[in-house]
Amino acid sequence: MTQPLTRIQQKNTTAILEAALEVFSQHGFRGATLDQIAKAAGLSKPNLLYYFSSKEAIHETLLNGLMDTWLDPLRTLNPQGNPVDEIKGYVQRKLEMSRDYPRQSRLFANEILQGAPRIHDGLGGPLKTLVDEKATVIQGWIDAGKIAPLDPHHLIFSIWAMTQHYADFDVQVRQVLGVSGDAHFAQAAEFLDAFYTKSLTP
Amino acid sequence: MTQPLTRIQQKNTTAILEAALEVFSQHGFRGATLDQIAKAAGLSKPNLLYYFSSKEAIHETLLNGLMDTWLDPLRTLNPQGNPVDEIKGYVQRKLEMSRDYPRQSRLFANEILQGAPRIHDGLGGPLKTLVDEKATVIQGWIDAGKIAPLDPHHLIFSIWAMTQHYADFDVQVRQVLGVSGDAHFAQAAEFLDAFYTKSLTP
Amino acid sequence: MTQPLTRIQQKNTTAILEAALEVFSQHGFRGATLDQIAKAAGLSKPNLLYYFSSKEAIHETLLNGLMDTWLDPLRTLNPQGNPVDEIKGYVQRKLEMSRDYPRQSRLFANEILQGAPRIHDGLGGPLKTLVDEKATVIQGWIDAGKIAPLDPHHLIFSIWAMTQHYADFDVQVRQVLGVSGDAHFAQAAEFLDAFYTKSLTP
Amino acid sequence: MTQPLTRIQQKNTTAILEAALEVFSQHGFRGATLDQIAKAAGLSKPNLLYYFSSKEAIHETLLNGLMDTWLDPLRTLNPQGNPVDEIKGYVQRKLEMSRDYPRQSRLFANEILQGAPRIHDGLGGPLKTLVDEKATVIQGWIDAGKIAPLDPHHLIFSIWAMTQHYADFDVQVRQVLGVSGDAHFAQAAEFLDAFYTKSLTP
DNA sequence: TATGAATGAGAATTCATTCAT
DNA sequence: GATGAATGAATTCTCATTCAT
Repeated sequence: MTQPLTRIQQKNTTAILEAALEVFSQHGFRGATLDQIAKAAGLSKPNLLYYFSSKEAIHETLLNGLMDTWLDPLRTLNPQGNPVDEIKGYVQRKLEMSRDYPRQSRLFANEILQGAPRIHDGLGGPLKTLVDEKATVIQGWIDAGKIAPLDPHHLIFSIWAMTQHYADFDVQVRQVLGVSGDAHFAQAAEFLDAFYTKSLTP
Repeated sequence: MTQPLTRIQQKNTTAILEAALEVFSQHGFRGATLDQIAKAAGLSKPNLLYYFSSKEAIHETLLNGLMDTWLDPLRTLNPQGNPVDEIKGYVQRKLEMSRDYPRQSRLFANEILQGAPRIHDGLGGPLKTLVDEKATVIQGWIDAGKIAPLDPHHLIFSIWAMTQHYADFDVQVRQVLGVSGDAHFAQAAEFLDAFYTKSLTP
Repeated sequence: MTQPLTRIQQKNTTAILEAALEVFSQHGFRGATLDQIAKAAGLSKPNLLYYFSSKEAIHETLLNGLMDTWLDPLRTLNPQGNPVDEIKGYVQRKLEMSRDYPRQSRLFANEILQGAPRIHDGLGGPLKTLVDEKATVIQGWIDAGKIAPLDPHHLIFSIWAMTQHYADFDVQVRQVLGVSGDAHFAQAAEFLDAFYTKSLTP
Repeated sequence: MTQPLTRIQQKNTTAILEAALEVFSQHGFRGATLDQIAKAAGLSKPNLLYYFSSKEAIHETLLNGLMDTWLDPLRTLNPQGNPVDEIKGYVQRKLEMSRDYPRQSRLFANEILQGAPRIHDGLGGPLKTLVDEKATVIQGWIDAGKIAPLDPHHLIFSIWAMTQHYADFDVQVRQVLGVSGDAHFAQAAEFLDAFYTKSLTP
């Protein structure tokens, strides 16, 4: 029986996950140390391990919690909606996530980059299932002549790639554009809107 | 005065860099160990450090050597060529690099993801210069009505994002598509061609 | 002034000692952890330390309580009884203890093996006194020609060694005999009876 | 291909095993620390791990090396020899081992006491085989009326128990006898000789 | 009494790097 | 050039014990 978390447990667990997100997303799993996380969470190292049994466990908790949230925007793609608008809406939601939750994006990217040793199965299972389902929807739209004929799977990849790029390659984007705030996200939004409008309209 | 490298030096240096590319690209800088690299290179650890003064030095050499090669495709974008074809050609060349040199792509992605601590300046300098220059070319094409009006910088980002995605997120792509060879790269090529044809044609 | 123990104190103290016996006898002092003991006793770790001030204290209590019980069979050696029967009776009682209280035997063996750091003095004091006393009795029997002339001290050692062997080396005995229950104790009893009958009878 | 050990390797490996024997036999596996072993071997802790991959590996090497030596005396039991002399010879050889190699005896005892987690299989295999073989020999002697009828397996156990007792329970023996040198081993030898002479002679 | 929370002092192991030959 | 040997500085994790309630 899982006990309900006490106030303190709640607070510390949250602090640890927040700290871990910060550290793991920046240094990767191996690059992160419990010292860094403990410091960022304002706890002692052993106290950290009182809440999570190992470094690995923290990472895993983070990744598990992430997967769902990460796929939410795709889930909301509505088969009954206006096809072009639906897709463009998805693009914008994903872009907002890159702007608002860049660390989550990088945590995920780090994991995939290293071969997804810890979530490999999840990719082939739940993720594939969801993507296949939505790809079928898109294919339906194509067959109905409502959007241009583009491979649905690769279309989805393109959305992931382009939106997550603004989180994962943030430093590069900023250096090349020579900007520092979040203003360029508006440009990106405009660009992507125009881009997908043009390429999807039959 | 730098001595010319002997045959054996040449051979070992190459072996080390090849091994380091393999290891760094898979595990990241911190995740990689000299032991792994030495083993992959067929050398002893001390011998490795005879050729490169430190782990850091190997990594740096790798990144430096990479930057140039990595930008070559963009450099060949020809202001005098047919705009749509030039851009589509660039896309294909980049995609081929993702297929043929995925480890280089991942090495680079790892570095950027972690905030580019080792090549930060390079991004704002040579890279920005080149991108700005090519963005101007593209803007010229837009102003001349030869391609659709899309923000040139973000257009370039889109190309990087979409093509490198096939290298950096390789595991995910394969799991979602349920494939194992390189066949999906042909699909990607076709998708990207259609995608950019549609969005760029005025 | 020591308060009489309440019902609950009595119960918990007993549970702790029982749990500690289980754990210490199997893993030794260093190998045992308070976590294991607490879990086995069904108490929380701090609560454990409410009853015993330290890990050491539990161990000590256990050893002290053991010493007395352990020597009881020897104490009952009756100078007025039939010599051979007395000794054989002692052997059987010790063997029964090995069968019925193997954990106690192992706890003791662990302690002695490691140099008896915690009961060293007890060995030279009360134990030596008792053994010397009984050795005198045996020597009396020998001098009276009632049993064969065998060094009394070593005779006692032999009894300890042979009977405790069935508890302390239990795993080995079982593996060699290829048995699992307690049936071999009957064989051992028979063997020892024959063995001592033969060697003691003048 | 196993390389032949260099002089230094030979020296350090030996020093480590000697140190480990000292420490493990006194404190048991869990109670021993690499620090203690390293100090006793005159090496740094990491250097220790340069020769053996883990604490466990040192322990295992020690136990494996021990098993053979430990059973040698039993192997030399000669079916063609004089039965009583053969057994008494075996007893004396075992007793000498307890005197000369008490640490090995205690290392072994520690392992068995804790359930033989690391050599469990060895007990049921090679050991059982050898014991069964020798038990058959002894049974043959009994059937031929050359020695008294005593269960051969338990007879062997008795020899192990009694001789090893002088190594494993050394502290206790010394405290009870009030001795410090090795003089009491002569008494033990005499006692055991008389003891087995009496009990074995038909 | 009882327990959730916290921690300092280890303990094993890893790893980049240096040393000696 | 090459490598066996060695190590200091981490790094993860354990554990007896204490604190606060």
